[in-house]
Amino acid sequence: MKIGELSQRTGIPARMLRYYEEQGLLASERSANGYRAYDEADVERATRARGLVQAGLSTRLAKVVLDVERQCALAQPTCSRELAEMLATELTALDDRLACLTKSRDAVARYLSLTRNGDLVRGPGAA
Amino acid sequence: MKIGELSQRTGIPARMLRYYEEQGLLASERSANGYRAYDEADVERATRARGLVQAGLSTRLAKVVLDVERQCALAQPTCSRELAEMLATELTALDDRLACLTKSRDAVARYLSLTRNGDLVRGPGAA
DNA sequence: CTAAACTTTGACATCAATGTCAATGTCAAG
DNA sequence: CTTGACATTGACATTGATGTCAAAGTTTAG
Repeated sequence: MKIGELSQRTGIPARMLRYYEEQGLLASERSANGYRAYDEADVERATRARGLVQAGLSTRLAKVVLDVERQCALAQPTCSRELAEMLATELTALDDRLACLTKSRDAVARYLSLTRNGDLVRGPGAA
Repeated sequence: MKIGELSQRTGIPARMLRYYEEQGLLASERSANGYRAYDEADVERATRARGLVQAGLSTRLAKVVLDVERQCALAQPTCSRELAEMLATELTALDDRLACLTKSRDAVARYLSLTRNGDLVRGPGAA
């Protein structure tokens, strides 16, 4: 599919898809005419890239994380101790973020319940 | 305590503490000399404000969330249906973020294990 | 008292993410 | 072939979070 369709299906502005590509978060083939060509899997890839950036990761870090995710699929991934230490640091940062967001998420859900608007809450997550 | 101490104890630049105050995320008393005066509880408040902002919430939204958290402590909080609907929307956005971050967190942890750097992983969260 | 360290406010700079526009090329429909 | 919708690149503007600096008052150590 072309960039316009991917944009519609993901809700991500085409401008951002190109930007993410420029930052190495998202790859794309090129058709003979120079148009970017995406496949089904790119819908999720783009969505994840966007999700990480919206979760406060810099595009630089998001790229590292996405690369790691891909590597996880490989049989025996390897990495330098240095990279491992960097990842370990980021891992605790991710845990901090998760703890913080979870707390707020629960507070918002509780608030909606307390204010008799619990019917608006239906997603996942603890009550 | 004064802003310098709060800054050191939270690791948040004084500049940001003032900024968060300006944006309504953090309140402060004023001593006779005009200096901001914080108490113990502000250490956590400031930390949470920063955490939310680093988790990708705008200061505008972070303020709303923090306000909601405080209201949760009240006996019978009330709110307009309109606000409730906005919060419900943000709630799903928070859940999306959580899902996205959790996925990456787990991928990074798994990667560290696979690369025989599992010893660097020690925080919370699923393996 | 004095100098160093801290605080206040306010202005200005920076950086990353994002929006917007322009000039140009491609493609599909009529 | 022509028109309209879509793509490409590149430039420029905006916005929010931060850094940095300056001028001026305050506090504290010596």
